[in-house]
Parts: sequence; structure tokens; C-alpha cells
Amino acid sequence: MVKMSTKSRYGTRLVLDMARHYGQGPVQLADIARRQQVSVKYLEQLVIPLKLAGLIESVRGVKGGYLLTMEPRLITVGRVVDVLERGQNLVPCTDDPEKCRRAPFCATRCVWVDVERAIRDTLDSYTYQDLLEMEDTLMGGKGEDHVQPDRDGSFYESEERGSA
Amino acid sequence: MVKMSTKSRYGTRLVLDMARHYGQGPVQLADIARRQQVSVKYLEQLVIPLKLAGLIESVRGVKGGYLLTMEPRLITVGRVVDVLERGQNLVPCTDDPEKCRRAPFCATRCVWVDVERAIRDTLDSYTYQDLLEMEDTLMGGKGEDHVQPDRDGSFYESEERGSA
DNA sequence: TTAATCCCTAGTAATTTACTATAGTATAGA
DNA sequence: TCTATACTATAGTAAATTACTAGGGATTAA
Repeated sequence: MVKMSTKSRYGTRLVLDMARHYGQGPVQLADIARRQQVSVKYLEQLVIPLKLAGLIESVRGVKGGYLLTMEPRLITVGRVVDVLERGQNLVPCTDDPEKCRRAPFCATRCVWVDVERAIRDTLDSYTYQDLLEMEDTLMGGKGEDHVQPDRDGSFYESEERGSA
Repeated sequence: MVKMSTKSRYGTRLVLDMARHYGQGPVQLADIARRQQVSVKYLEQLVIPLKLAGLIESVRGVKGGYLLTMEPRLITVGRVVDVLERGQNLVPCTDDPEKCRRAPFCATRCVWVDVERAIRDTLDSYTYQDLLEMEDTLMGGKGEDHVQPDRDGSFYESEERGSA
């Protein structure tokens, strides 16, 4: 069907990790990388647009890190995905009918526009506060850095590259 | 955000073209290619899975072609996209939690599952009969092969490869 | 001063996408 | 029967995208 990039997925987890530590000072990428099992180098890329969009801010130097600029309940997954996938549409013509001569009388375009709206609405229906609560429920505990990788290091979404 | 492939988009138009000619005998790919401005070779690829899925059937030889096996009102866009993108998920773990160790306590996964459902629901809410009627409304006419390419040949979705 | 951080610009291998090519097989109609 | 018109099947491939990785530089707490 349609695929969601690791950029959006890892980015969503990155922000969720920061939401988990909201109000506790800056969080280091190295810690997030360890907890979320994503390389620091990759996280560094995700953090740039999030900062430019004003969703997070950074503290440089020792004991530095990143923090959310607002409460988790004020940030939706849709906002984060939107920032990370800026300018990407489901179909080129959905945002600009001028891109396709067919647009004015294209019935399929109406479908794509509607699908895009559905995706956006769904993503916007989840705030990071919601995600924190869902995570707590799923864990059954009080939720604090509960997720730990296996001792062999193999972990989450490890089959990203290999399997079709 | 997430992108929809040309496979799904052209395939949707391919079936819509066949729906437009439903009950009028087999339609040749060469004609669809001309009307929809997609190469015959590419259409040939799209037609294979649709035939295997039983949505269309073929007639070989001169005056042959393809036809829908059922009325346009019985086929949804979702069904066609599903056939063309078989085995593709929004995120690897949505169909099979086993693919990711994190799945049992992953809040973000719940979001992806919900988004996928929203996409599917929306795509399934449109039948080809709906699309035919939408097209008629958009055209303002009685709708029969009304869409013609420009004399210079440049046409629909021409910026597929070039622009970002 | 030093080590821990974030910051910045590239680079790149693997994969996927969006096609194209070549060589058929089946059939209607002359 | 011949032939042009279709569909059928299997490869191949250039371009684009994805998912990273590398190698430094700038900032700051201790």
C-alpha cells in the first residue's frame, strides 16, 4: 500500500522518549539511541528539523541534550511526522492541482486527497500524552525506561533492511 | 508523509478506464495506454496481478483485450490497491507483531495500525461506480473518453521523475 | 584543560521505483 | 493457412530514494 519511512517512525519514538523525560532536564541523544536502539548519527539528523520547527530545543556542552519546548499533551504525532516529512505528499497532485493537467476532472485525485486527509486526521488524533498513557497501559507498570534491549544486542525492527 | 506508488495510481486509473467501458466487450491495453497516457508495457505489468486476483479477465488474439469480471459498483479502490501492493504494509510490524520485539509494549505501533486502518477504510469507501459518477460530475458531460492529451504529447503527471 | 555534548556537511551502499526490451503464444479474420 | 493484432512471460536497468555512516567542528560544565 503506502509505506511510512523510518525517519517518521524513529522520529516519533525519539520524541516519545523525550516526552517520557519531560520536565527532567535535557536528554542526551546517546541515551535515547541506547533506549530506542537507533544510532546517534541517525538521531542527529532527525533532531535538526524538529529543532527548526520549534518542537524541541538543545543545550550544548557537557550535561547538555535536548528537551521538548512544550508539554506532551500539546504535541501530536501528526505534527512530528509533518515536520520530518516536510513537503512529501501522498501523491504529487494532492497539494497542487497544477502539477497534473488531469487534476480538474480526475476522480482518482479526489480519492487520494481523501486518503491523505484520513492519514493526517488519524495522526493528529494522538498526542504524546496519549502515547505515554498507552505505553503505561501496555507495560502494566509505572513506565520509566522500562524497555531494555536483549543481551545479544539484536533488537527492535532489526529486519528493516533484510526481509521484503 | 507517506507516498503512494504509480503502480497503485496508474492501476486505479486502468481499472477506472475499464469500468468506463464495462459491458462493451474487451478493452485493449493500447487504447487504455493512449487514454491514460501510460505505456502499454507498464500497463501489462499491472494487469497480471489484477487478473490473478480475478478482478479482470483477458481475451487473447485479435479484438482481444481485458474486461472487468464484475460490475464497477462491486469493486472498491481499496481492493485494487490491495492487489497491486500485495504484502506491503505501512510499517513492517503492523501485520505481524513478531517482526519487532518492541511490538507488545509499543505505543507507536498502535498509531501505525490505526493509520493503516484509516487508509484502508477510506480506500474501501470508494467503488468504481462512485468514481464513474464523480468523473461525470467533474466533466459536466455524459462522460465517454472525454479526456484527450495535448497535441505536444506532454501530459498528466509528467513531472513524476523530475521534481521533488 | 578536558571530556561530553550538540552541530554541520558530506558521502554512500542497498533498495525500490518506474519503467523498457525481447521473445514469445493465441486467435480473428482475410 | 497466413498474418496482423492482441495478450503473456521473463528479464533487465537507469534513476531516485532510503537509511544510514563518517569525520570533523563548536560549545560548555567541571
